[in-house]
Amino acid sequence: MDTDSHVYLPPPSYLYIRDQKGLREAVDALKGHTVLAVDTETSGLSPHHDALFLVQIAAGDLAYVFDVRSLVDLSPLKEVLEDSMVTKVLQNAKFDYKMLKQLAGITLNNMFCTMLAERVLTTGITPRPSTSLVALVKKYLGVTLLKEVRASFHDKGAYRGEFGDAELEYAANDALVLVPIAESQMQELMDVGLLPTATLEFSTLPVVGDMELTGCRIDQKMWEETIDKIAHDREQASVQVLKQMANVVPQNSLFGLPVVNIGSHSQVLTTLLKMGVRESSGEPIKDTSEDTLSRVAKKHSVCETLLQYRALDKLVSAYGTSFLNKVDKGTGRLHANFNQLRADTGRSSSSGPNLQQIPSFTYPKNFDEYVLAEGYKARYEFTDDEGKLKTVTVADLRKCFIPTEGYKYVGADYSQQELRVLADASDDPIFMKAYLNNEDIHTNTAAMIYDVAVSAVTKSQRRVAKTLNFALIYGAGAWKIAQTLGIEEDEAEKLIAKYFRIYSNVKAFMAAKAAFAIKNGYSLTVNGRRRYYKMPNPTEATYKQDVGKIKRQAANGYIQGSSADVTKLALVYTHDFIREKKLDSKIIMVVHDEIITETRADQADEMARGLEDCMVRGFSYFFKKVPMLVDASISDFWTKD
DNA sequence: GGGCCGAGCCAC
DNA sequence: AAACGTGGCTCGGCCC
Repeated sequence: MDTDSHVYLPPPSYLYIRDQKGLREAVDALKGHTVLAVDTETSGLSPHHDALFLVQIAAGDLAYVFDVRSLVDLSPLKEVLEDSMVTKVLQNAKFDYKMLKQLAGITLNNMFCTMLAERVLTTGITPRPSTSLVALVKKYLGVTLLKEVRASFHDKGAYRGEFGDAELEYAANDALVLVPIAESQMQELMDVGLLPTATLEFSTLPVVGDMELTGCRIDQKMWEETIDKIAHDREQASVQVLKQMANVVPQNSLFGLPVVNIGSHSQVLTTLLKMGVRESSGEPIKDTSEDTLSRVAKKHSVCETLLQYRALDKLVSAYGTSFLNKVDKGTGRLHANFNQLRADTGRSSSSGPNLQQIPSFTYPKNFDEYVLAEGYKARYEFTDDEGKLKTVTVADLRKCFIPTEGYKYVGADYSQQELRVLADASDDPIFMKAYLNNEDIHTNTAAMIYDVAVSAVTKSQRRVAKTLNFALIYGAGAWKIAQTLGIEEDEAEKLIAKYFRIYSNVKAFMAAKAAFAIKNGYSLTVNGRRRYYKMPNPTEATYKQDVGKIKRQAANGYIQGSSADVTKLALVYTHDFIREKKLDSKIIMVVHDEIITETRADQADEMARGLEDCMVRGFSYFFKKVPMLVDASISDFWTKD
């Protein structure tokens, strides 16, 4: 039995505009409206390779469907679409923003994105509610958009013929439904205090759109050479691993190497167990994770080699051919996606490829300990612990990200963004004093934990303090701290106790955030951003774990989420700065606490000062007590500092 | 052969 | 008894 009764949208009122005269009249009719819905229909998803077919603009109950293919000059549309007094309502506004900017030279402003608004309203709800137009129409208007007709429209590919009535009607409806949805969302946003969050997201939207349009340039030759070298070393590591396994597994007669897939965790585990790999306790190992293998690597050298292989394999598989294939053939640049509100904390994410996870280490990982890197890659000689002379390949993929000739990367990251957020928000006098006096926070922490003078803090004491500072904002317990530092659990317990005796306000702050979330079912950031939690059932066996997890998420959520608020505001300030100063500069990347621009060389200094100022202001807007440090760098490639 | 998922590992 | 937050990508292994 079909219990799903649908109410469908009535046929829309719309005007199909195919000539300049019609366009002129339509624009004049649209003037005076303070809210317009906007949608586009295109031949595909790429602003660099696909075509714009239709632009739909709805005012009240009437939609105008502009057939871009038969309009020579779209500039009259700017009179309404670029008018900052007019609110433009769009679903997934970033898409239309990019298409209109790239293919029609129209730069939308003052946007209300129904998709982002929905995400803001429902962050954390499980399962994650759909933010598709179909879902929103159903939720807010109680009616069903016919997917089939919409799909037929979008499946036209490089369609150049006439659009049928059904297609035009649905194109019109896609715009007509938006304002009523936005009005409902607006009411909800105001009711729950989420308007500042939505506003910040809407302001960030064109920044992210421009970033995606711009993309970034890769030195492909350098990249390939780097990967080739790593692949060569990977093969050597793989042969070495297989040789070490040769005694316990069947061998391939031709090469005398074992028949085991080194990439298969289950096969590797089985093999290692056959080889007698044990924990120091004598227990057989349970998995082949990095943690496990590094624990037993001293005793079982095959594990050491395997770890080397893994690191190399990760680099080759994730950053080899598949990565370079993502460079756009037309623009010659890498146009990654940035999802500005993917994480439930409010953080952005990146995909296709993920530019927020490009390795930041030189290969081999401990290279910095031996040589100060000079150039992007080379073979270097060094002396190992036993005094033997060895050669290593040095690779740094970030250095393959390069600006166009005549341009520089001007980039900056926040100095300890999350810890400063914590210091300010917790009002912890000790924590804040360290930052106010511009002291090294980790050294300071170490001095107090070990009861020694700041000048007497050893490297290892500072390392412990640094671990504590970071681990505790994630809510790590004694067990995890002990694991990380390689110490006994009771010792870790003492360190944590001492830490929270010193930073007592931090402890109280974290506890308060946790308690708030358990009481209210959501946590908040400094900008009022919400993250909802599924409240655990007290009768469930996992109740205690679930509550513990929410407490950690809520405390961390404030810190991570507020940091995301800070970075987004900084992005908006920076975007505005570039526009106001009319600089030849583009924001090309954001990696949580880092912003990188590609700037014409002669303007790099001005951009650097401006970027620092924008980022500091982004932080200080929310956090007034603790000072922020931002030190911009100007360079010919993506640097770590 | 495609979809899904967990393991493992990259980033902050 | 559990045990550190947020993501995305690739792989093997499993399913249909």
